[in-house]
Amino acid sequence: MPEVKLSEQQLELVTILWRLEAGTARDVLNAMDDPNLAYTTIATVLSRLEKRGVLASETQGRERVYRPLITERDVKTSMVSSLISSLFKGDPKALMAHLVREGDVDEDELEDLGKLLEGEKRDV
Amino acid sequence: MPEVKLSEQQLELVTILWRLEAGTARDVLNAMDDPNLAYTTIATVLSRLEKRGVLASETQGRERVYRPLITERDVKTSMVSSLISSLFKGDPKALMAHLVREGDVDEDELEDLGKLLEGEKRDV
DNA sequence: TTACATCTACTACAGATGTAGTTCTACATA
DNA sequence: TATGTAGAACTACATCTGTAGTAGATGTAA
Repeated sequence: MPEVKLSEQQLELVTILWRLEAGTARDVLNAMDDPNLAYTTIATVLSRLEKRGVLASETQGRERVYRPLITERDVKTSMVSSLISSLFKGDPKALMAHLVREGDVDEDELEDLGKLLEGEKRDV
Repeated sequence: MPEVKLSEQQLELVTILWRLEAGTARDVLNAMDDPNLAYTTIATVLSRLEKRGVLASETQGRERVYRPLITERDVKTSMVSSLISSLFKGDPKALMAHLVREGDVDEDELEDLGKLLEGEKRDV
C-alpha cells in the first residue's frame, strides 16, 4: 500500500478520475461541479501527479488520457492513518472518540456501525 | 472556532507547546523525543506560526516565550472535518465505517464508545 | 487552403514549508 | 575586562502547490 498524501485540490481532480476511471484534462474539467479552474491548471496538476506516480497516462491520438494508479482506498487509508498518527497519538479509537464527542456521530449511527461490522464479519 | 491546518512538522512543535503551555524555542527543542532539528529551525517555525496567528509570544528578559493561541481541540476539529469533507463526502459516518472496515477499530472498542457516549450524555 | 479551435509542453510566479546558516547583541565566566 | 555562549532576527534556498499564460503543433470547418 503506497503512502499517498494529496492536497484538497489534487484530491478533487483525482476523485473525478476515480469516477471516470480515466480521462483527459478536458474530461476532468467538464466533470467538475464548479469548474473554477483554467484548463491549463488542470493539465498542470495532472501532469505533476503523473510525475509523482499518482497517475499514469497514455497518448490517444493527440490527447493524453490519465488514469489513477492508486485506489481511493489507498489514499483514504494513508491519509487517515497519517492524521491519526499526528493528531491522535496513533490511536484510531481516539479519533472515533473525537467524532463522537464532537457530535458528528450519534448513538444510533454507532449502532449501525456495529451492525455493519457484524455483517462484514459474516461475509468474510 | 478558527480554521487551522498544520503540517506534521508544525503539529509536532505545537503539540509540545500544548504540553508545556508555553516555552521558548530551546524548551521545545529539549522536549522533543528525537531532537532531529536545528535550534534555528525550531525558531523559524515558531516565528512563522506566530505570524500566522497560531502562536503568540512575549519577551521575557532576552528570551521569546511562545504560547499556543489555538487549542488542541480546535485543530483536531478543523483538521478532521477538512479530511472528512475532502475524502468522505462530508459524511463523518463514512470515516467511521472506514476505520471499522480497515480493522483499526473492532467491535469491543465500538462498544466502549457507545458507553462513552452514554456517560457523556449523562454528564451534560 | 486558410483561419480558428484545441492540445500538449514549457515557462512563470507567488506563497508555504522544511531546513539551516550568519550576524549582532547580551550575558556569564575566567 | 576579554571571551565564549546563547538568543533573536534576518537571510537563504530548495521543493511543493496553486494558478495560469504562451508557443507550437494539429485537427477541423469554411
